[in-house]
Amino acid sequence: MSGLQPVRGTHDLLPDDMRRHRHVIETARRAALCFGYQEVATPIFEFTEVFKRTLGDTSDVVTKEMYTFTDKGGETVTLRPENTASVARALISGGLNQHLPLKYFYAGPMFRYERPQKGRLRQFHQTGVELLGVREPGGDVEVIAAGVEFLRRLGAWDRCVLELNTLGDTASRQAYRQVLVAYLNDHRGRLSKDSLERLEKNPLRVLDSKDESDQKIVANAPLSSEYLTPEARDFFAAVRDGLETLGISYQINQRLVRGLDYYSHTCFEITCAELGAQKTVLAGGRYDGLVAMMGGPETPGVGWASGVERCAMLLGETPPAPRPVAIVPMGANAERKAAAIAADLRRQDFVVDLGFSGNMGKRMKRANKIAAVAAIILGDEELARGEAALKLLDSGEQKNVRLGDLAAALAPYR
RNA sequence: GCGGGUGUAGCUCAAUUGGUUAGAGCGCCAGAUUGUGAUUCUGGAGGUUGCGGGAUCGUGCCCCGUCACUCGCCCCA
Repeated sequence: MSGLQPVRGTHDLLPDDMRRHRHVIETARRAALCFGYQEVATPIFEFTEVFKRTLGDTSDVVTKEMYTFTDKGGETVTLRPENTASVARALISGGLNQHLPLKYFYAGPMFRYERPQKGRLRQFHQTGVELLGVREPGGDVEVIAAGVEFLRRLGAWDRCVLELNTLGDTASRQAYRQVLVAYLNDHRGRLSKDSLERLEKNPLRVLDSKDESDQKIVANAPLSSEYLTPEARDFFAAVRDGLETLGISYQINQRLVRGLDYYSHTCFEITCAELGAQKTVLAGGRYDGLVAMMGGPETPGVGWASGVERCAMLLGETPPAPRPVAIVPMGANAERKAAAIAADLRRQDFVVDLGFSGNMGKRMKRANKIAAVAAIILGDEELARGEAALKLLDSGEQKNVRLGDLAAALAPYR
């Protein structure tokens, strides 16, 4: 093994991996496009403030996971740990609130300084959608439906579970938070060390604890659903109703909370148990306060992000590479002719492999190795007749074809 | 950031409780085959046993450190 290794938590995507990766992104893009979402790309780094202000000063993402550095101009910038804050920033920078509602799709790398595990990398990739400027619960429903459609096309939806919860509006959230903190404080003595810390930073997170003792306490904790304002309750009912109309099945999980500060109302998470500890493949929610929090105009938003690497693990077969046509010339004369034939076929969008050296045997071996559908064999005898030998490599069948008819003869195998 | 497990050829794995020159399959290269791949046969290349230190007459195997991967925690996509 070589001493040269990639940076911890980063990976090379060699062709097989890359095709899986590409397939996931293309599937997400096409699904999102069907809902009218258009692709955008924001820079992979932003001024650190963009993430610091929006994610919450106590979130792990901000406190320990950001790749932050000072550039040569003395600016403090951060590699994006997620894309929603960037999109919100772009909306403000570009004055895009003139054009609401906006429906955006994105795909690209994200960076978090974490301890790597399966399905958790330091450079990973996400696809996602953001719907900006829509206050109605129908927006939440559409966004979730787009995520479900994506996973359905991927062939993964029937192995996934959609969990749904509401955090309520600000008033609901504050009321519940107060009650929960009071309850948890009464049981301080039996809370785990981690949860004592959560109690300070993000009390809702205690609901999510995997610690057994915590779970016993949480089991009797007051429920957030009992502290919703009538408006928040109606909103959530409308979202649920919308999903049911579409036949999208879900489970209510009252302990489902989001790590990032900007969420309100609907939050959801789609998991696939076969992935182990990092089983969330797609998650999101509503973030009505985000744009305003960043200093922009009050703009509601809802969206999700999905992990490309995690989705790629759910794929069965690796999507095949396109099968080329190999050209096998013999002799200098044929070689020149081969270049012209290759150029002509490529102009017609055939995938053509023309080797750089080797005798016929070598070139045929290479044709086989790259899984060519056919070999166009060019020898002086054939060329003298204005023909080539066309050999189909799956069947071994071989026939002579006039040079002008090659494209037509190959059309069925394109 | 915390705890457990694992590192032997490009890949998957062997290597008697510490004992000569670390093996196999697959893959790769070459030849059989100077106008035919895939199949078959023959041959070949490829290793600082992750790296560094220590104990031992002697280590792939024991001890310490380190790096990477992996499982879980934290957190998250």
